[in-house]
Amino acid sequence: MKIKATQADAYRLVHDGVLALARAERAGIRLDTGYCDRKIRHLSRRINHQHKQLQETKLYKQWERIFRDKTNIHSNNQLAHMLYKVLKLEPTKTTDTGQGSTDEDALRRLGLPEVDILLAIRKLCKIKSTYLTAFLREHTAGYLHPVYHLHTVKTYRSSSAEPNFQNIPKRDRDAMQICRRAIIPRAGNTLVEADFSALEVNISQCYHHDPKMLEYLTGAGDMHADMAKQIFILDELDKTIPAYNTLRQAAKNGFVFPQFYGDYYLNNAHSLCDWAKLPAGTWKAGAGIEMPDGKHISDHLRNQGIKSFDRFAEHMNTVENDFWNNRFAVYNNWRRSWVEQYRRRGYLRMHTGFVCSGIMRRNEIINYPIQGSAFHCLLLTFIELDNYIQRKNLRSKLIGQIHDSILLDADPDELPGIKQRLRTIVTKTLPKRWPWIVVPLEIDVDVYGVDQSWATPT
DNA sequence: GGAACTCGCCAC
DNA sequence: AAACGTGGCGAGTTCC
Repeated sequence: MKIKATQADAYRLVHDGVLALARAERAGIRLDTGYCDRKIRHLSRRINHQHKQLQETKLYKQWERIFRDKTNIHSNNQLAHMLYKVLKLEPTKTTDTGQGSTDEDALRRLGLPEVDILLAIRKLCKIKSTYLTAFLREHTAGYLHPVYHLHTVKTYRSSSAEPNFQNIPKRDRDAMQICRRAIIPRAGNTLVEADFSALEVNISQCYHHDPKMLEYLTGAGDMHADMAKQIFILDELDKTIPAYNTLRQAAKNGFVFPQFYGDYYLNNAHSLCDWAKLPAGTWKAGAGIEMPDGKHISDHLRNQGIKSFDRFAEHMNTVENDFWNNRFAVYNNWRRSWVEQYRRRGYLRMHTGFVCSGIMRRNEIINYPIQGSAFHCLLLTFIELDNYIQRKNLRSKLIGQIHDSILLDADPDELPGIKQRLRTIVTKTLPKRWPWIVVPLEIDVDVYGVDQSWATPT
């Protein structure tokens, strides 16, 4: 295989990918329809109960006086009218079309007690309509057959539909439990999820070759902990400090990942302050979230000379400059030259041979090759594992794929072989086929247990 | 009565 | 100079 993948190579990957994905679509995902029925009835009762609570509130009674028999608590138009016209509250943010926003964040900022009930209803309705009801509508004889497309996404990732199997709740524990409980393995089998660790960051390395990032990716140092230290101005941050995890997560989700997607320091400063519950103006002593040691976050930052949002934003500006000009200078140079190259040629070519053309913004130019190539690693792994299952005539089935992870409905006896094969694909087959892979890729395998649903913690 | 739009929200 | 990347889908609403 040539070092540089061509568009013909890209075509072959799509061709083989479509065939492997079609087998997964045909196999299908087993659905516990009895559970879905029961849970939908249960959710309806809970929604009803919350609805009655809402009807007792002042806001609702006013709402009903205005909209009469048209009153609909699911109408955000009506809600916006009530909040921003009738009650004359100041919208904390607007939608794309300039209307006052009624999303969760905007509502919470208003601090009305009724809002909690409304948001609880929204959450339950989301679970009921988008997931459980859709599962019952889409299944055939107890099996879901979500469709995977390889031709719809600008970055040459995949998309999924009917139902979309790539956005089932995971982070919210309640929603996750309720929705994933509906997905079960075939009798005597176990669900298995194999996911690449930090795939997109690893693939970014294959483009920019930054030496400092390579250190982090190969186990020397913890990037998120280092950034937490810098953002919160700590001399030390190790696992013995009670706030270690919470500060590290804040740095990861409030700075590092947004920066990789092209965000900038002012947004980071806002989102970190939201997270820390620090106000927009000057910070008093004892403000913001309480840390595990009982101290408030404002006290620590004030001791470091940061006594207001504006000062914090300035600080984040210096953190950002250091991040791109010192820590990841090579990565930054790649971004600059990659954008320059696109602007000269009018297109970009991924390591996997896929070509993107048309008018793109800076952040898109930088993100597309990374997002696309990362998915192509997953797709090639999926194809290779499918070949193995076909060749060995296994009972285990590939049943789904979520950008950087693979879902199987597996015979427990076949698990050791599957795990072994996956390891070989990721450490041998991929780097051999694609010599541009310059970092060791890792795939984690989670086993959910025989006859256990997808909600079972592993 | 359906197509197309807006908004909100779920995933990576 | 610019300022968070990619999707699908439900409910409400508007347009034709």
